Amino acid sequence: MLKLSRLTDYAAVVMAQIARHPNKPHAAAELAEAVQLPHPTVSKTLKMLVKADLLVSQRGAQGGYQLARSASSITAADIITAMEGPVAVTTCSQAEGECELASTCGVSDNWQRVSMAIRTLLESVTLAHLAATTPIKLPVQLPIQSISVEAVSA
Amino acid sequence: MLKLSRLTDYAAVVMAQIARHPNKPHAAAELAEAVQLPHPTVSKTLKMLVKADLLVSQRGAQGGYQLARSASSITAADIITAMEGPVAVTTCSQAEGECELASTCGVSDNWQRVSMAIRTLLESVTLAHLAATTPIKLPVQLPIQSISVEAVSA
DNA sequence: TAATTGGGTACCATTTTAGTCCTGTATAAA
DNA sequence: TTTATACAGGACTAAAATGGTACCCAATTA
Repeated sequence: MLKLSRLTDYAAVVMAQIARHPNKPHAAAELAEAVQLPHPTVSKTLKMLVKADLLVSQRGAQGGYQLARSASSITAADIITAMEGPVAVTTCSQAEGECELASTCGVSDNWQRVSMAIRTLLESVTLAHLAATTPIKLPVQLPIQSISVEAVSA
Repeated sequence: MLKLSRLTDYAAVVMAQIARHPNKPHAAAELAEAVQLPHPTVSKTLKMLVKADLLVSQRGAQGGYQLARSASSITAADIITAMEGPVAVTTCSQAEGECELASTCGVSDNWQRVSMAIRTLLESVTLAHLAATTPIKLPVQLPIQSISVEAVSA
């Protein structure tokens, strides 16, 4: 599935909600109501987003959460990283040299490249895109430049 | 992390190993030895790949597993789908209309587009690419076409 | 017919994830 | 200054997914 965790999903929804009404702090309770999710869970999500510097918080009455910067400078990759850590398809594409099977593996280099391409893609999608009702237009993939595969199929 | 499951990772490694020595059946035990993973686990992985029609198997003495088709016509997306089901970033981007929060969500459409873009990317990476020692060259991402985000930041 | 090799299933241990709760602290308004 | 509001941090529990193993059956070939 290559799926995002549920909390990451919530984070995106909540961030989008805030992005649609900037310049005003949003209390956790208000956001929970708006997106129809349990308050404690939304609260936990918000705390993680603050820790990752995607939101800023204001305590006390009339306090709440606001975007730390503009919606167009926050990316999907930022949100995913905040909730789940660095975007990496395989464990070995996250931390180099920590896989003792590297010698017999033979695919790690290429998985790293795939990871990087996905990361680039996710960095090109901003919160502004996600929050917009207008569908985003993602780039059509260019075909992979052909490489020598003769050594493989021979 | 957006990580693949460990079994998917194994599947890629095993598939690559077979791809490097086609035209000859590979017994599970032999593959397990080659990639340095426990036999039962490799065996389980192989069975799943057969079920997904990526490998064909031959029982009996001198039997084993071979690619069901050429390495260049098997994609990373195929392998991931075989092990984890359809590539989808969110649950709602997999099956339409099964999320009761859709009305308050507001980002599902755009996640679906992101999912699709990742799927396209993974479909452009073949087993031949993964198995090759030559690094694959993934396309440079084109910048996203600008869309109206005024409605968001206003 | 015996040895080899995959097929299917069920099971268990572990890890990860999700969700909740509690106590503390900062802020603003009355 | 007091009080209500709202975030901060961490501990804890329940549930689910994952990974790994074992067992017995079926097919094939020498």
